[in-house]
Amino acid sequence: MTIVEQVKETLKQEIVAAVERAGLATREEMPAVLLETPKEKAHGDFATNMAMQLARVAKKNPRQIAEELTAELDTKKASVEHIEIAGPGFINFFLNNRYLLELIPAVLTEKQAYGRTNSGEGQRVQVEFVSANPTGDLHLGHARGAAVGDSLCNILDMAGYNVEREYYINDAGGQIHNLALSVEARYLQALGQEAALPEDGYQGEDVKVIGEELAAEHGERYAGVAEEERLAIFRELGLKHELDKLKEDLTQYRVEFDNWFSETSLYESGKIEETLLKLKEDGHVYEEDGAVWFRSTAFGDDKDRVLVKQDGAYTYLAPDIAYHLNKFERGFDKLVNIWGADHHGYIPRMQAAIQALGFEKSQLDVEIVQMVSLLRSGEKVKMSKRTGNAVTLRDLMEEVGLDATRYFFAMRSADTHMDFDMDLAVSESNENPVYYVQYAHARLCSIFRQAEEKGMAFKEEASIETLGSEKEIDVLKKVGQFPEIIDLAADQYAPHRLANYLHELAAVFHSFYNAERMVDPDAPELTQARLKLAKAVQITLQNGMNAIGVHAPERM
RNA sequence: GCCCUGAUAGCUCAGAGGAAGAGCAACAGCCUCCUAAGCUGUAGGUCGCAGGUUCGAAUCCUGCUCAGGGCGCCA
Repeated sequence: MTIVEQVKETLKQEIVAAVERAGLATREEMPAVLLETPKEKAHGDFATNMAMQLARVAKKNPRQIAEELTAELDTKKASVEHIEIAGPGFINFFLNNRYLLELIPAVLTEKQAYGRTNSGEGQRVQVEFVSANPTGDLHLGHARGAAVGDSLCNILDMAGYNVEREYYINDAGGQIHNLALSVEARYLQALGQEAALPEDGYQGEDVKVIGEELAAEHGERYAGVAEEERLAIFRELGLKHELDKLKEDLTQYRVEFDNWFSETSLYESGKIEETLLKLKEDGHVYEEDGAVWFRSTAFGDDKDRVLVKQDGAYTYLAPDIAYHLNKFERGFDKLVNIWGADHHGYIPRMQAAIQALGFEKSQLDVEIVQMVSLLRSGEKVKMSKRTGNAVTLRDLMEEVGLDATRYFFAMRSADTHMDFDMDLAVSESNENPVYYVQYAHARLCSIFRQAEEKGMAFKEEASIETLGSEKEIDVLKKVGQFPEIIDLAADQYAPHRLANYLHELAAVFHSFYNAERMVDPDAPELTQARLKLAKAVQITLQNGMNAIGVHAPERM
């Protein structure tokens, strides 16, 4: 527990004790104590709505309750300096904030571990994200999903969960057959032969490149092979190329997976049969019109779903159910799927499926990442994957750069439609929010360099007793919120909470920097103390930026 | 027709029962001094509309309007 949490906990306990002493409520009637950090400084360091919550129980008006409550409060124990009753009955606490100084040695000791909590209690969570079909380049939407998923995994990890990242490779369905046909056509074209792409083939540049590479590498070797065998070969080669490219792009994007899970492996291992049999034995499937159906309506879906088509082939759902059974069998306490908005209609049937398999609905969380449209020169750019003119992840990384791209996706709530403003993301000016946070870090690095040049290099053992100005306390308060923010972001699956926090942390630091001289040869003791404070800010910024995949530059 | 998101300052968006917020843009200031990609201040609001629940609603419920997405024996 951090010092901030300890202080809050003590204050909460004192509030409860005061309510009891004042006879306002019994222990049974006691509402949960909500202690929040007010947005307005004038509202104190902490505030509680306790008096309002007690209005019904105590049958008095909230301001009256607040008076009686605060009269009984042991202010010494809770290091409260003074109390104000405000508005409809808020109790605002103004504390002696010197306890915040204790944060500095704590942060300096914990270093990369500052911000880590134990909220997750080591629970095993598997997060499946991106999982784009290996049939083309990752586009804008995947880039968002990858950024959100990776940031979320980092945050869950910091919050004490045991996280595993997984990519589900859809390497079994019709789209892969289509890929094989498309590769074949491009290969033959590269050899100068007449060959047309299939009607719904992949027109992307990447498939064309694969065909050309194969032609260059193998010449006409595959041209004479029998159709079936040839397609099998192109299927494998095409898949390998696509997967290699996906992995390379994602790695460059700072997104690493622990596991790449092949859909085909579910066919080969007999897992799908096994799963269907289990569902059948438990009475969740039936046959009709020559197809096998899953009675998903029994678990809240709005219609039943086909598992085995009339032609005997599985639908996408059948292996996907087997996949989720497999996930649970690997011992995860919780599964998180991050899906694009175009898959949201799929949620009820998947939730139905895991319940049919005997699991709780709450063991699977599906997070939807909403659509992204691209804005260039203030206008929406029309994109189509089929015609291959979509903006790819690779384009973004090259044109915008990694830090700006990752930050832009991290700073927006994932469940809102997003316009990716290309001009803003590219601009190297104060209009671009990513630089605000990065600049704070670069500035910190610069301060340490300056101090060294002036013979006042940072000393870990320096005293911090001279600290205590208003700006310094503001900075420390913000630094102290970091673990709470990690917990909040983990709990809500909301990486943007962290991005927003980093912006706030940068803001209080910039303000402090402008108000007071950090490195002052005339005040060596204060300089040392401030360098220690600066170090705590630097560590917090680094840990936070690291979690959202943005680099912390030493100079700008 | 049904389902999912969204609608909050001029723009882009946070906030999800408790005291309307940030960035950008606008306006007025701050570099003989540690990086001005910074800081300080001013202005800017029927929280889409209408009801309801509550001591209290931007937040919860119902209906509606608008925008985007989804409703395959595709994946």
